[in-house]
Amino acid sequence: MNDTSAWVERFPGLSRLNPETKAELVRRSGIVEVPGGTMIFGPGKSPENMLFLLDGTVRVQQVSDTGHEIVLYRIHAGESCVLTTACLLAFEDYSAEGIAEIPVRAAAVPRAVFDDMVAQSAPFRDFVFAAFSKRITDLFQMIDEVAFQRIDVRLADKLIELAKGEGAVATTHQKLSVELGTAREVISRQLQEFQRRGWIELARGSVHLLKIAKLEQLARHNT
Amino acid sequence: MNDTSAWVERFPGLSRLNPETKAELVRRSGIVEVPGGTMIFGPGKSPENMLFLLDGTVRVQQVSDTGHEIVLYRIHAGESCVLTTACLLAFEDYSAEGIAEIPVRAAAVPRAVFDDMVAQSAPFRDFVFAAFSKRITDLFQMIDEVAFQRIDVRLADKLIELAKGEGAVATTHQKLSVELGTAREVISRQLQEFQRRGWIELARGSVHLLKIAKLEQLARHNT
DNA sequence: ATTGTTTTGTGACTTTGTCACCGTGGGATC
DNA sequence: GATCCCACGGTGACAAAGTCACAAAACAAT
Repeated sequence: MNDTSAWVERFPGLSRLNPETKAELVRRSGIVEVPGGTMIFGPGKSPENMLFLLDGTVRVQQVSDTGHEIVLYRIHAGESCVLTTACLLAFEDYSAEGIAEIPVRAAAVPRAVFDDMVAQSAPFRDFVFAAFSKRITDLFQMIDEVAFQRIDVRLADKLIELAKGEGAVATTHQKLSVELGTAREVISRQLQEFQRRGWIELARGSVHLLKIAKLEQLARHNT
Repeated sequence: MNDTSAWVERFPGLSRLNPETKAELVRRSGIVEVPGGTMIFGPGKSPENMLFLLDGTVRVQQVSDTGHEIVLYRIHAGESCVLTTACLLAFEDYSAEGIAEIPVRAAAVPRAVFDDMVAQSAPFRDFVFAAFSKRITDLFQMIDEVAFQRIDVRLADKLIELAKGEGAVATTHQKLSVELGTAREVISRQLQEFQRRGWIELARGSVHLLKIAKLEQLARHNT
């Protein structure tokens, strides 16, 4: 994908912009590429631009003062990073960090351009507020899960999500524990239980899903 | 407070609006009053207006499909309800409900007016995005606490917060458990432990704080 | 082969959540 | 005033989850 001039078309919410607005947005923004593993923003590292992801994913996670970590959400291609927006516009410090999980390509919209766009374009406003809205309701959902959902249900759900249709997930128990904000031992034991039931096959650094239907049944039961 | 025409001045972020904008905002919005206990919004009950709270507080909480409840945050006088904003602008359904804890008076800004304001006024935009930003970072903080903070620390913190400088909190164990998203029994046991240490005095429907310093020490220790 | 690191396994223990009950204190009602 | 109701709080037994300390594999580099 190198038609960078038409990146706007890849965002459903932005395709409704009128042509002049699109042109201005493309003209006044740049394309950035960052290698996988890069920290895009974090405590004390504010981004200068609002990002619209074209390729790759950004993992947003928080490091607690207790040393614990938890993954808050991911930004996928076709989505914008509202947290950077929030930071850009409100000068609010945040404790979360955004990490490129794989090489990321994104359109970078400077603060001033973003401000102009919000002022002049109703569809752009809708896009931005929809993103905020989605983020907030997703966080509500996450709080609910962290507070009330059983760990086996959450783990089954996360395995299916991370597998993305593939039959396996390449990750460590440690990383899975960060996904759910729990301890590695808890994950190890739950995975052993799943394996004992024949639902998964464990190997060092990977989890093979054998009975996805069973996992889904567990995951959706209390969802 | 009945100077409703000047309600804008009571919002620090809005005082920077230019006079014409303020006038338009006041002219095109109304004042609503709702009695304590009213559900202002909730699943299947979208608000028609964006609210700017003048008096009272709104408690936003979520009811899980498991039957559990948890208080997400409160909106105080001088704050706006971004969730209603989000809902207004993005048509996103949400599972949270907003309840007037005490009689609430608020300025109601219709969707169209809100949209115009965002378009024409940079300070208004800043206000709105600052509110979103604050809400999101607060939710990050809350996820961290729910996931990693010990219940005794969270309870001590919540007691101090709810006491608001007074020496007592008029609430039940049940309500406290909803504040923290835990079980009533857990709260009862923790309160008993605090009482055993002489930090609080329990009575039916109220908690008297005797050693606030001790509670603060516990609450801030891992904060 | 040796060494060092990462990943996973394990047992003992604490904390938190769940369940099923019971007592009690205060209205409300007769 | 006696009775009923019911929100409120207490309790014990148990299950689930988190913590801690340490050990055993698996892998990588030399």
